[in-house]
Amino acid sequence: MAKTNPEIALDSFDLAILTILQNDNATPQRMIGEAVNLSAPAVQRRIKRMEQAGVIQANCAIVDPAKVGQPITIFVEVEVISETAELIDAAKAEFSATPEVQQCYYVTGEADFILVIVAATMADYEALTRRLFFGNSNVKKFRTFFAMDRVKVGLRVPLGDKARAS
Amino acid sequence: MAKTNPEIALDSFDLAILTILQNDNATPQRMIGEAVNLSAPAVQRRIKRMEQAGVIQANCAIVDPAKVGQPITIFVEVEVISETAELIDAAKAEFSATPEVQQCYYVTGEADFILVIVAATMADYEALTRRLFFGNSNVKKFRTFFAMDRVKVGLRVPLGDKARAS
DNA sequence: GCTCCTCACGAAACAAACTTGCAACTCGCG
DNA sequence: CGCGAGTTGCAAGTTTGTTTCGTGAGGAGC
Repeated sequence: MAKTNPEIALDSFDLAILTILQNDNATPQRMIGEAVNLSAPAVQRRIKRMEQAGVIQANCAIVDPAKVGQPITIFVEVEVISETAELIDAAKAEFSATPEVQQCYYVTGEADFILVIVAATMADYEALTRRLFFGNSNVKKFRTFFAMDRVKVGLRVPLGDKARAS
Repeated sequence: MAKTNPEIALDSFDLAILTILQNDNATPQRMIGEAVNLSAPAVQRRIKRMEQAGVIQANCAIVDPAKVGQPITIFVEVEVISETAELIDAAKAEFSATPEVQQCYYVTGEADFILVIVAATMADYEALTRRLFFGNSNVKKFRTFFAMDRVKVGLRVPLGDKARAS
């Protein structure tokens, strides 16, 4: 796993570039350069620098789950019985290794984990619960929320309006 | 807004391509072609077709929130008082228009909305709650979960192992 | 059984984008 | 005031994406 490099300073050019790339990373560097008033090579060097520093974690295509036969999105709050480091790490590892688990967060509050799961059918989800939750003796309880509407989905990070044009 | 076109059929080539693009959409088409045993133009045509059909919703860079000064990720379960269509739509619109709200789902169960929020500081989050929740007379209650660890984050859709090599 | 039509593929030519080397510039510091 | 680190823009070279064209594999109809 590519370890994330030391912190780097980001100026308003970088933030403006990131804002564009978060929308569409297929934007030509020349166009980005025009938008932020920089030459294409300068844009390219900044992008590479941010990728190496881990500011840009990945470049990926966003697929509509419903269009590929996975129309069900589910939230699950998981509460565990014993919160030792070993058991928590084991749970993290298992959730991470499960492809249907799109997102997994270890949280404070009334639950310990929050999962976002995509599934093709209710039967698939039920089978998954049997494996992940009923099959795990450390899971005390879990609560399920079915998504009726994916109102807003994304991983866009708000960067303020530090964009610069001059 | 680009309306999503009629359904299209996806074969195992398409799924294999999607699997690659979900990992890294900067992969050259030639390399994708080698991986799935297709020529580069064929790959390119399939990608364009899936983009037009809405199977590929976006191509974007994933930014590490912590590296850009937004180290706090928060889950919020929101419960509303009145669930009329107008009020629900209004809530959806407001959440969608808020940049700090990374994700918003309208769900069944003990909550009505689940939000994923990124914030720079606790004070920022508190200000946001005042605006979004206390400032909205239709919000009955909301529960907050702070993420201690973003164990797994992504929007990758499991496509099974329909990938083909021959 | 034959033909026509449609569709997707691959090879090659073409256009566009990315990448690198180099000289000049700015800024901070001794 | 001069030096060094860092960044920029320009231009050339390379890789990649895109288009065009011809070919071959199914299906429908005669």
